[in-house]
Amino acid sequence: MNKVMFNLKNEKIPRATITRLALYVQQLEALEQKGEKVISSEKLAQECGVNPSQIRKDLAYFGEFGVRGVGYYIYELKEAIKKSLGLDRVWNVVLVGVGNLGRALLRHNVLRKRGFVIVGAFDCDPFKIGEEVAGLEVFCSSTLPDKIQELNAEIGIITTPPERAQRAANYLIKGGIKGIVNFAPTRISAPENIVVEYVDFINHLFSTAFQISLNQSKGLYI
Amino acid sequence: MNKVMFNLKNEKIPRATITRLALYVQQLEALEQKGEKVISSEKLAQECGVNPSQIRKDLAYFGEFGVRGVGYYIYELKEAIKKSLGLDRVWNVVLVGVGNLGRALLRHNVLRKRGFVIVGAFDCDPFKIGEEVAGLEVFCSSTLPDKIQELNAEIGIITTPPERAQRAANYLIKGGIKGIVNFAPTRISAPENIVVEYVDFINHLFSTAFQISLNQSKGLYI
DNA sequence: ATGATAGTGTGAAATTTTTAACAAATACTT
DNA sequence: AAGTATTTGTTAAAAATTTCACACTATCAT
Ligand SMILES: NC(=O)c1ccc[n+]([C@@H]2O[C@H](COP(=O)([O-])OP(=O)(O)OC[C@H]3O[C@@H](n4cnc5c(N)ncnc54)[C@H](O)[C@@H]3O)[C@@H](O)[C@H]2O)c1
Ligand SMILES: NC(=O)c1ccc[n+]([C@@H]2O[C@H](COP(=O)([O-])OP(=O)(O)OC[C@H]3O[C@@H](n4cnc5c(N)ncnc54)[C@H](O)[C@@H]3O)[C@@H](O)[C@H]2O)c1
Repeated sequence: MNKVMFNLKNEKIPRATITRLALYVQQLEALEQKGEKVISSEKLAQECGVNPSQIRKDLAYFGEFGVRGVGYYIYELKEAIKKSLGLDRVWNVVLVGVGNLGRALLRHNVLRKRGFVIVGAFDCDPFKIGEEVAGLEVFCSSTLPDKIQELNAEIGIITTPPERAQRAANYLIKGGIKGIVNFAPTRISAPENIVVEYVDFINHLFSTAFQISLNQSKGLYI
Repeated sequence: MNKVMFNLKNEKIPRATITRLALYVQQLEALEQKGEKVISSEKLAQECGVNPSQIRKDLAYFGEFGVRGVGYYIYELKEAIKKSLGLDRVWNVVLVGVGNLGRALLRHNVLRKRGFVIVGAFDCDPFKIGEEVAGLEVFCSSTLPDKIQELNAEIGIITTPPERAQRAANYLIKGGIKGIVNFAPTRISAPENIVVEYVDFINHLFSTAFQISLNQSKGLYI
């Protein structure tokens, strides 16, 4: 289910580590904004709700970023993590499916702040083609293969209905995309060398409902 | 980081199992729509991109739903999973923060199809209060405590900016909410007996970028 | 300097999660 | 009715991940 990832020493890196690194970056940024300069794994762990050793272990995959007896310099750690993940540059992204979710993402400037710039928006609905959303003209999705090259995009986000996700993926693949983030609740097939990630929030609602049911059966709410 | 969950036999249930169960439900529904009646763990595993034993193990936490030598009856398995997770009923949900993402979720009827009905939308922006989105009037978020009771809501979705997430959470908690799904990229504090789930897609983009970088360093795209 | 305190990096231990293997149960065939 | 095919549920083994524990380094106070 999960892709296997390696660092430069060719150690396998748990998928969970990547997820946590993203969390650390966010927390580090928040700390930076508060004017903090240094933080210990203990404190950062508290902020993130994880175990301190976990943080040190996660970081150890990529190098030594801390100072013993002191902690981590916040700015430097944040940059080090980003560099380790290949986020020390801009990634051009195209988005396919300018519906409710697609629009939300297009207007979401946190992506840009993180180095992901949406450079093209595509849809197949003639009513949507030509429209302008968040400063981008919506193009016909059949032009994707050419546009991907032209825009120099490496990542494609799919926000079409599930039954159209494979078609959208095919266009992206044809255009030479390197990675796909699929928000439609369906699996897609792609050549081995193309990275495919699935985003699905429904499981968080499932999980919440389940845990509430458990709490309820324990009489936690009476 | 992850909540510990138990089944009725008081076995600990991996968080990953819950995520996969959500995936199975989705695939089973897709199969049902194709008119299929029965499926083996082998086939379902293929569809979901997981190991067949994994599926059988995941299901074993909750009971015996298959028939040896035959497989699983699709409709029955789907219902059994949903029942196991407490999804055999409707969950009333309120949403706080009617911005880009909040609107997308309000208009997203897949939630309703899965038994999560958004019964109230709240914002603090006077320009948004009174507006109608997806058939719901937007209310002032300070009225949340009362409205939660009135609407009989058990789950709250937070889609405010991160710096407002705690405030939104406080309103929800005051109203006696049982679970919170937080889309804002920040941790929130809540009493022990309130379930809190964090949704964060940025990690999927991080992960995609990282994997592409790795592939690139392996010369996979030349 | 010296000692006390704080806090990283890491190998080993503990725990969790996944995968494999197979006995038990069903259906189908002759 | 016996034999063969399948395919589950479950136990055991393997693999992966998390946590612990502590040597080692830096800083600060005296
Ligand atoms: N809205 C949400 O909050 C939300 C949440 C989670 C997941 N999702 C998933 O995201 C996807 C989009 O959801 P939505 O609510 O935005 O749906 P939507 O119907 O509002 O938008 C889908 C868009 O995709 C376009 N489209 C369809 N086929 C296409 C194709 N082949 N090429 C290009 N564009 C195409 C449609 O014209 C439409 O504009 C769905 O798969 C949904 O399940 C949505
Ligand atoms: N837009 C996306 O695609 C996207 C994706 C991932 C995560 N997020 C996260 O989701 C959250 C919302 O994103 P958005 O793009 O919709 O932002 P947005 O600014 O469009 O919407 C935020 C809404 O919250 C309201 N709000 C602010 N404080 C509030 C309070 N105390 N009570 C009630 N309402 C309040 C605002 O009035 C506004 O309507 C952010 O935290 C963002 O990081 C958004």
